[in-house]
Amino acid sequence: MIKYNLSKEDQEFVANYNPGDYERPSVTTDILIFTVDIKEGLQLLMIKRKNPPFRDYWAIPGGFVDMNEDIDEGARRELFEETGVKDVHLEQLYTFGEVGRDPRMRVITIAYMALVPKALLKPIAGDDAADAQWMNIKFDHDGELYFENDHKAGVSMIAFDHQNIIKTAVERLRGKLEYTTIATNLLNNKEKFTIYELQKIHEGILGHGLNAANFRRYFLTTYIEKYKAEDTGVACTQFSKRPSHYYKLL
Amino acid sequence: MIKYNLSKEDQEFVANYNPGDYERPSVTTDILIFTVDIKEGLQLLMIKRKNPPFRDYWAIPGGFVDMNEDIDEGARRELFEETGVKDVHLEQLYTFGEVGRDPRMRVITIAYMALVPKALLKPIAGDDAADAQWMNIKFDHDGELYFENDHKAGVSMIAFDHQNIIKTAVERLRGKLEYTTIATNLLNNKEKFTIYELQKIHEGILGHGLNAANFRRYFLTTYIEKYKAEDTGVACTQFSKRPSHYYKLL
DNA sequence: GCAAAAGTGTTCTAGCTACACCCATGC
DNA sequence: GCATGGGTGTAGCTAGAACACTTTTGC
Repeated sequence: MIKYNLSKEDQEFVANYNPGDYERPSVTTDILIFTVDIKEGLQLLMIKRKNPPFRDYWAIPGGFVDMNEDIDEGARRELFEETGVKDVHLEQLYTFGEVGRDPRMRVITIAYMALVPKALLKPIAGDDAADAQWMNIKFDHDGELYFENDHKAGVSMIAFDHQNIIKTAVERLRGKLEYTTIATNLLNNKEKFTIYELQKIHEGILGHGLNAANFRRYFLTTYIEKYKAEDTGVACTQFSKRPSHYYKLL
Repeated sequence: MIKYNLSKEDQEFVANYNPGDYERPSVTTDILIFTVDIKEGLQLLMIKRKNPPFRDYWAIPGGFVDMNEDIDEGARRELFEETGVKDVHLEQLYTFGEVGRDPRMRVITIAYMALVPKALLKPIAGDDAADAQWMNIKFDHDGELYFENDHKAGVSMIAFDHQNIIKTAVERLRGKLEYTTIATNLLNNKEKFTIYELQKIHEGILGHGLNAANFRRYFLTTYIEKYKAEDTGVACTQFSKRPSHYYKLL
């Protein structure tokens, strides 16, 4: 919410302002809720549509912008409604506003991207009746992405232009891996994590494996020196037989 | 414009769809029209508001989204109306949708960024009565940006939240300099330009000078090897006494 | 012993930075 | 001669990729 110190003239003008009744587009915020499962890789929360259009297709959750809330707030509310989590990384992705992208009416969609640590999420009931599912995002040999859900192998049908939105999001995510510490937002515990876990998050987002020796050095320079991560000295045997160290972010 | 191959069910559903009459926000596209003047550096086209609110403040040009045009199209139309140019670089920047950012009513603004070569632009009449002006974007010693127009020194007053939008745009522009060839969109002639010109464009965007020897090598590797620029062999004496070479992009 | 992650060392390359220096030209 | 941009050479630093190797543990 923005408040200006308006001049007298402006205050008066605004008080008497008549917005007119021209036609306006509908505006929605859609949230791409990503997580990385250490085994499964990158996952996206999608919803199976129960009504036309695109009945039984998978779609990104979203909802209309409320007139009295900031779009960022709306996105956060949407995220909370879907997952019950609040304090996670959320950023605006891109705005999609082509005519005809919703066959019902003119809709402009402001897409947001949320990064939710796997452990914060309550599992979704595994039956086909559930409308919300974690979709595995996979990449073929050309780097093209496709979708799998746990129950049916093969490509799932994506509603509207959401395939395109997802591609945009994955590209952004991969891009930001290189020059930010965005991946840390997917750590289950920022106060207690191993290099191995962070590597798996990177690998999940990139869609391919990384050299452990080099990733280790990358972590030590980039995170420790630049972003002040710290070795806690505490041993971890969760992922290997030989104990490793837990690190924490400051 | 997107067209789907809808199922029979969907076609029928859409034909009978009633959108309801809930309240919708106004949506505008604003265009940040950047150019780089080889002498002045980075410039932005701004408009002096003639009416309240923020009368006499400077604002980014923009307009309402037409119900029958894509938002990208709308932005391009807006750009054409302001400058008369069409085939220039235009990309979506970010969407601003805080409550209260326009004191009159709820407005969601999709900001676009256009890069227009200086030579394509017809000069704006230099008198104070003109409502459109090229604002010089300058940077103080802390890297903070401020605005100058040709006539009045010092900081100009910026309407709405447009100061914030401009900052976002300049950051994006600088970021993209590093990993794209976005700067070439500001060349007056992509078929005939010198390294010096391109350097001046980079410097204008960055707000500081660059080492000519290093920029030269950067150009030769990045542009020639990766993006297939080519030495035309033609001599240029526009910028220096000693002739340099014109290059062209392929 | 085997497997698998943890961790160290080395080498090669590519890119950027700083800086020194010469060249060609107009004035 | 001098100023200015054009252009070359070089040395140092850093990050990344590839790869070989040892270590520590559970099984």
